[in-house]
Amino acid sequence: MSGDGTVGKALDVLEQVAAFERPVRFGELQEKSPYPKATLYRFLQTLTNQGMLSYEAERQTYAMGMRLVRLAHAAWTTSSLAPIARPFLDQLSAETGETVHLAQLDASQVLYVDKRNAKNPVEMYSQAGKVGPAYCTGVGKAMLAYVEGEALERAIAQQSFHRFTPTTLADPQSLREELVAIRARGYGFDREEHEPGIVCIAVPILTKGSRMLGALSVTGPTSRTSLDQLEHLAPRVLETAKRIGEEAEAWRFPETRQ
Amino acid sequence: MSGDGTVGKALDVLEQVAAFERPVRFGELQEKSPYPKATLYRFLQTLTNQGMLSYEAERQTYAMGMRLVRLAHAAWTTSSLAPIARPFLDQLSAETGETVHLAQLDASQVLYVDKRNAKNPVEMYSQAGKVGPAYCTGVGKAMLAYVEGEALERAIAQQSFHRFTPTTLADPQSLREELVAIRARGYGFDREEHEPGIVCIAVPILTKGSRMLGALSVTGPTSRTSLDQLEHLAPRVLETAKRIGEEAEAWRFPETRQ
DNA sequence: TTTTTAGTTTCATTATTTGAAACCATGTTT
DNA sequence: AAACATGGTTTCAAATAATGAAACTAAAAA
Repeated sequence: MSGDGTVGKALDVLEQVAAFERPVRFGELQEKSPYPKATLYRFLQTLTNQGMLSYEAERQTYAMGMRLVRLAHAAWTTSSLAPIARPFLDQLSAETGETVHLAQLDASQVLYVDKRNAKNPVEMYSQAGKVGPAYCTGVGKAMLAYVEGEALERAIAQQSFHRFTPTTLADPQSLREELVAIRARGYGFDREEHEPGIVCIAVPILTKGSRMLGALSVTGPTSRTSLDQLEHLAPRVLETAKRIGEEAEAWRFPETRQ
Repeated sequence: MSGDGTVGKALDVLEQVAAFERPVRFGELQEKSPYPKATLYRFLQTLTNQGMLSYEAERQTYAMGMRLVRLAHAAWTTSSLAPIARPFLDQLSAETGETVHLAQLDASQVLYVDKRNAKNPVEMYSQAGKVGPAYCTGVGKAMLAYVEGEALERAIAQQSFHRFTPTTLADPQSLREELVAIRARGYGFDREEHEPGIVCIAVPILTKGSRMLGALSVTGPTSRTSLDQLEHLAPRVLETAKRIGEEAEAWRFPETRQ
């Protein structure tokens, strides 16, 4: 349950509709909602009136509304790295023959904003938009390595440390040590920590002032690649991340061009 | 100014940040805000805490946040026609050699969700996300033709009827008559009503039950095409709209597949 | 040192929200 | 036909959150 009063609650409801990934009826929402029926109903009315949700009277279903689609455009073009990074990811994926992920940090979780696989090119969004844990993914650890102080401790405190595989880092201290190592090397690995049989090399995307914007990874199955082989790609992946960071910084802070 | 209490106000503030299309400082927002300074400040704090905005401490700027980017994905994939329609637009643009627009109705305005020009292919989003008037655009009129009753009267009441060109429909009655004609023909035109020198043919995208999902247009400059030439495309554009409608309906309401 | 600027916090007052209970419309069962 | 069930919708006294002028804070400028 959120803080931030009424606005926080309304956003919870919006997110609950989004989580269904399909049009959803009032009763289905009510089953899973922590709010009383009248309260939930009123939030749905408010969000629909505001255009954030839409209501289809025939089937009595709620879905994402056009005002949200419009805000989505603004969010995607100004705060997601995906538009800027797209050509760089395509190139890296073509060169390596493996899957490339682009991610940003959403509170304490990983938000995958793009995924490219040159051998199996898919349309925009088909894999983007997924959320994953930070403590046991390459991109997650690469980003956490450049979060500092209280923000880092808050993020660590919110990790579940669920052990997905024998190699999952399952406690805060192991994670902190790993983040120090990543920072020292400049890149990190997913050593089958999240999914068995899946490994990757991951690097942070930083501004010139070393502020973390996101992370990039090259991922493959252990049947086809290994950590050693992926490590040989480190210079190339770091270079790609550097160029994305430069483009992002130039776009967002044009005054630094002077 | 919105209704819907505190949530409506918070969404106004979110939209105000989005409208800048770049990171923005508190003072810049305050200059244009109808809210008192403390009220605006608190909304920005709330939206930032909730992840809908992000705050960059070094430059003291607000921008779209990762939670909105994540909701953006949900909105885009479930409520925008763009993902489904993309291959159809590419094909239509390639065949006609002209620019194809895809739009949906956002309250009483047109939201362009995609734009394709086979001769000048641009990356995702570069032109999508724009908002335009409904009363004097092809797609706008094609959509309004399938809005009925009070919803139509509300939408008409919100049009500015500003006369952009000599051919702009500049009063409600002219618009209503045009909508009747569009519905009779099944398609409409922009006869240089919005921009001089720009014409188009536009068709609605409907479900099987004739519920309006959006609209599609083929647009060109009068230096290269004419309304007559565009009208020859009507069967092909109608077919494309029909297929998009079928795909959208199959996706959103899979139970109709049985 | 003083003044200005942009952002941030306070708290008495006002406005909005809350949510159990009741209501409504439609469909199902007896 | 009447009673019951279901899913959605509305009411309103009480509770809670929001409001916004004024004051405060920190940094920059004069």
